[in-house]
Amino acid sequence: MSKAEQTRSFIIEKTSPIFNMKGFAGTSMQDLTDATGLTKGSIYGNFKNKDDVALEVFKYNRDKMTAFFSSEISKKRTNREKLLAYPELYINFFSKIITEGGCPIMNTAIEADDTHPQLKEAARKAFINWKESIVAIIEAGKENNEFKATTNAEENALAILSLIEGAVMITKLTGKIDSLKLILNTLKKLINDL
Amino acid sequence: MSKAEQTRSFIIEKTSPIFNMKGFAGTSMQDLTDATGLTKGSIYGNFKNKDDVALEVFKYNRDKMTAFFSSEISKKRTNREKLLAYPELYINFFSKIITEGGCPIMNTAIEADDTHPQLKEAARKAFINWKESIVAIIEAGKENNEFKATTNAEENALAILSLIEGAVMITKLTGKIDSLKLILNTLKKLINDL
Amino acid sequence: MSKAEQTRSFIIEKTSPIFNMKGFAGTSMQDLTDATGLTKGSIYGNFKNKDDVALEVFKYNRDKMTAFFSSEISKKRTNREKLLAYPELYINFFSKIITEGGCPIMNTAIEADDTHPQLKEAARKAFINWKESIVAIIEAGKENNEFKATTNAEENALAILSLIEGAVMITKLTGKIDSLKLILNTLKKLINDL
Amino acid sequence: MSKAEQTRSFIIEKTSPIFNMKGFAGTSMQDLTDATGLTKGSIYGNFKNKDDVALEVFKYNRDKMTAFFSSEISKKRTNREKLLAYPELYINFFSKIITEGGCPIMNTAIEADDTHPQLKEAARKAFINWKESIVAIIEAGKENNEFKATTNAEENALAILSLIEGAVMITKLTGKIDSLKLILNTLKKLINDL
DNA sequence: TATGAATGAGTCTTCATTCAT
DNA sequence: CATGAATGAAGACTCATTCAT
Repeated sequence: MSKAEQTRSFIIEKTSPIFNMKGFAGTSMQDLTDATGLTKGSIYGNFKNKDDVALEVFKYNRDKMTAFFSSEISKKRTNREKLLAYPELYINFFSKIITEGGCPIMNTAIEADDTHPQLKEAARKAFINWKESIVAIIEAGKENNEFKATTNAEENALAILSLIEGAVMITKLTGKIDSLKLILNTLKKLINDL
Repeated sequence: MSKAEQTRSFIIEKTSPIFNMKGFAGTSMQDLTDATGLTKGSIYGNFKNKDDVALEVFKYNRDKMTAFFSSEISKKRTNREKLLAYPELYINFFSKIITEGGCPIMNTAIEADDTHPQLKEAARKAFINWKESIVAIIEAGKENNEFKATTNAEENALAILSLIEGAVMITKLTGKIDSLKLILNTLKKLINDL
Repeated sequence: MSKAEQTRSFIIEKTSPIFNMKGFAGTSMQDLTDATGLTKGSIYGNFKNKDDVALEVFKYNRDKMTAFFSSEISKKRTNREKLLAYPELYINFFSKIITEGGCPIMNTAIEADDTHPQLKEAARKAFINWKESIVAIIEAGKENNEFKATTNAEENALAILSLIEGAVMITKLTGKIDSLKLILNTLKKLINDL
Repeated sequence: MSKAEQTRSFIIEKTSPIFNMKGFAGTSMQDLTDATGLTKGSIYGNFKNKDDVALEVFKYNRDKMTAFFSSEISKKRTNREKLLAYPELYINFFSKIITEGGCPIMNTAIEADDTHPQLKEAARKAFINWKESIVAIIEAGKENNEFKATTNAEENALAILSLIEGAVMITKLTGKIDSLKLILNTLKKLINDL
């Protein structure tokens, strides 16, 4: 990894939680220099502009999430166990939700409207991919008779993601781990009913 | 209604969708003057500051939502029908979700973190009240044997809200009415299973 | 006194200490409405503008001072006693200097530069008149052999005023009554030496 | 001297007479950019805010005054000559008083009341130090029998400063060099009488 | 005459961005 | 590559003033 690549990575890692907490509009270049200890010039030497940093931060978060879930899910044998990995894992995210500001994909989705189409598009694609990965697991489960033949893969994938994202938002809002536990409990039942 | 009250209402109504679309940080006073045709001085004559406008806009949205759902739900006889009003009604919100920017409560919740504690607290309270109103319906349904005695009111209320909020977010992100329909379908099933 | 004259007087009396404490530039119309309980419209109904209020406040202070000193001085028989009235009286002004912000003539003089020539001119004239009144007392004292024939009236009048104004400023700055006492003591000696 | 230090000094020097003439409240950031030819951003890059500029300008004036008088006074042999340096030197300040707006210490003292406590405190300290330096000269003069043993150092130091500051104010107000000359003449006599 | 509401120029300050060094 | 310094547009907010009622 070249010096430049190292610096880019460094900036992305250090500023990721800030963008997630304050949002794009709420995060200033000053916030970024404060978080990294670097100068503005240095950040502009490594990124085209603030949008560019935000986009790379988004990709970084997306890739980290993807890698983490892929890895955890690949450890599971059955497709039901694969899906059940989500409620199992999310229960441990409580403190991260509170301190790092919720789900980066949804936060980006909600803020990045007409003003930042590139970011919104990235969030949209990331979400679609996530959903497709769940659809694929459900389809595989139907294929090998783990799940009912009547199960609608698309509908259930969306319901799973809805419960996950809803749980994260509600947890962030109420600050209570009980909310998270109860919603993930419903999610578990839904998966066990497939 | 005094002139001042009229102007306040006018400002709130006109700027409500802007705050909802762009967020608090992303909305400038200039946006507010553009939307209302009024001058900055006039807005500051009617509100203490930008926070104050945002807070009143939030209350306005919250009250409008509450009034609408209360009214619709009161038309239904059984508790199950009351809950089913949500999936029924939300299906008609598709275009509003797209043009007005999602759920005002959740949008506020997600953005208004440490920077705007008053707004966050208002969002938190609004959410809790909403949840409690659903808990009450479920409890009433258990009372008169509409719902199973084993139904956990808190858990199911949170699941219902999670699916609603998840549906709104996902719809906003994907822009597809099908996502909305499918998630609301899951919601319907969940309510029918109570 | 007509209603209008009453309101004008009311405004002048209530806002006088504010102008003296905060200065012309530092005093806002809002300060004036706060101090009077009146509306901006009302103040503008009685005065042409902020400059006009300031000018009338200045005249009010000047006339109050002039009337007070004239009255006190007229009670004294000899010219030396008349001059000694100043150190005698100023010693009682300590708390007023602190709470009402020093000498209105000098405060006006110092702030009202090129920006407010009318105010400055009023302050200049008030000062000249004050000085002339002291010159007149000294000349009268020379005439009737109370004071030395060699006494320079102009020089001593200026010295007397310099010590008075210096004392006020220094007292305002240090907040200590001892400064006031010591300087007025020097003033007493100077008068006794005439 | 770094670029930043150069710019800071440049800003301070260029804006010093403006603050002295117009006062803190009467001086706008626009005045500062006009006087320096720099942009607002540049001034804010070098100073925290307007208060900060004003404070540094005050310190600059105070230090310049202190350095000048220290240097001039150190050239004199006797303590009486040291004190007499003041009336000697002030006579040359006439045009500066007119064009640069009087004594920076007193101007600051008079305006910076409750609104700017930091500035007021700086002015108070500067004044006290000045007074103490004069007290020290008088005490030294008493020690070596230049001055009468009965001379009250504190009282005379205050009288000297009162005459100086009074002279400056009156000169600024009347615009006449004769006022200055006459008051400084009284000051000379007072010093010769010590 | 007094009021409430509006105006718009002006306030201080921060923003993202650029560029010579 | 990185830095420090500068830019100028835009930010939120306050000002003195006006005017219909």
